[in-house]
Amino acid sequence: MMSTLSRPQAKPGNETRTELIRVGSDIIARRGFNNTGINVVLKEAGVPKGSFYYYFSSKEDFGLAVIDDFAAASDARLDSTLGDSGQPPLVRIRRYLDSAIADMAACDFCRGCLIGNLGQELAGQNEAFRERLDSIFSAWQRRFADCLAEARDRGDFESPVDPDALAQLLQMGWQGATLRAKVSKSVAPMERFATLFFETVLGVPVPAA
Amino acid sequence: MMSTLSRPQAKPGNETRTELIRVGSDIIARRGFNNTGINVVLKEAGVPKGSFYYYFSSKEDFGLAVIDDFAAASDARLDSTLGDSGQPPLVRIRRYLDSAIADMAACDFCRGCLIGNLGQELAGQNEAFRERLDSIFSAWQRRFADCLAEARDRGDFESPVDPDALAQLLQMGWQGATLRAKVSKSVAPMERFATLFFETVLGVPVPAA
DNA sequence: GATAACTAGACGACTGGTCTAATATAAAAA
DNA sequence: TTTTTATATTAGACCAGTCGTCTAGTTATC
Repeated sequence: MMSTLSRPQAKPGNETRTELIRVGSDIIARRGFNNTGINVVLKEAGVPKGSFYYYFSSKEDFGLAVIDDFAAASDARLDSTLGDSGQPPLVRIRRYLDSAIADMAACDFCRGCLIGNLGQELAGQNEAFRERLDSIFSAWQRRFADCLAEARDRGDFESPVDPDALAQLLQMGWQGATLRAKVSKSVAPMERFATLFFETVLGVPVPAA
Repeated sequence: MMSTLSRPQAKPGNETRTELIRVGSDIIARRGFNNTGINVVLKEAGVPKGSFYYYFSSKEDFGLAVIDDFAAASDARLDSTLGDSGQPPLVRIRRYLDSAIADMAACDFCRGCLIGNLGQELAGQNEAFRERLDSIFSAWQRRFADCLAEARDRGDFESPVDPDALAQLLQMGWQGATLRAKVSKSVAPMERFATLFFETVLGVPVPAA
């Protein structure tokens, strides 16, 4: 870690921008967008103000970049969980949920889902944010729908409900479960939701992890 | 509406405090707690700064008062919907969900549930807020659980899942549904969740309203 | 050496929350 | 009825922090 007494040498451009986004993502996930000042991010990242405005045209531009970066990272995570064709689809979903539960516990209930958090905070006020968040939610829903369709087609569960609706139910319930987890400081709501989704909604035992 | 050119006569104390809470509740529901300054509330309520600090020891104190007031109003609403013993329990739940859908459309998708919003924004950062919000969520869950237990006892639906778990599933899903509704600017997610809850989770047709 | 990329951080306007002296009103006492 | 005291309420100063802009300066590249 660089000493605050000696200013770190300038990093390669891509690295500085990436670092701002990484640090910003972490702080915004915990404190929210409107309660996160640029200076806090700059201080934590060790980057001067002039650099910030060199890479981002405004705080809003920065926020959108944070969202895009998070979505890309989530896609990667979904690739390695829902996209793991070596596992049965319902096992993949189970593993995805388990890793989110582990993350919630690991951060001591102070983050949750950045997209959900920002959706709640900003969707009613900023059209650019709203549209970006909406498209991410829709993309996530499609991935879960594809996975659920595959499970149904394999005969892993039976349901008259189309997979897209089931995927949306899973997503909405999961967002609510992470909210209750944060507010109660317990992963119990997430665990309970996962169990209910498999057993009650899909009518199957919870898959082994 | 009072002219801004002439300062309004001082209102009785209780009335001033109530007005601050009413105005604050509305603005905080739309903009969030951290993006709502005291001055915006004072301006809208026509109340001077010194009065604010006479009634509230701090902005945080004010926020807690807003939450308590909202919870009390919600209890009243739950009394008149879930508590309407003249209607079958599942019809009551249906009506509660319908009124929330109507509210979301009426506010043009800019509010949602204040408790959910503040839970997402503040629960990870402020212990006083978190505890208050947690107790409200738990109380709401119990009311839905009681209603679902009554429905089950009447034979309105059959499920091996205990009503408390069903109530939590309903609540978490509903919070997620309102989030998706805000982000997509459509009540479709809320309608879809309601349908899925009755048909897939409870295994009954959606009750007539 | 010229140019492009990046940085340092001052600056200005504005907003934030808090606080306290001052004022207005109500109640009690003379 | 007047005066005094207590309570209720207000005015706005204060200080810290915000965001965004700007430009001189530094570093890296060609």
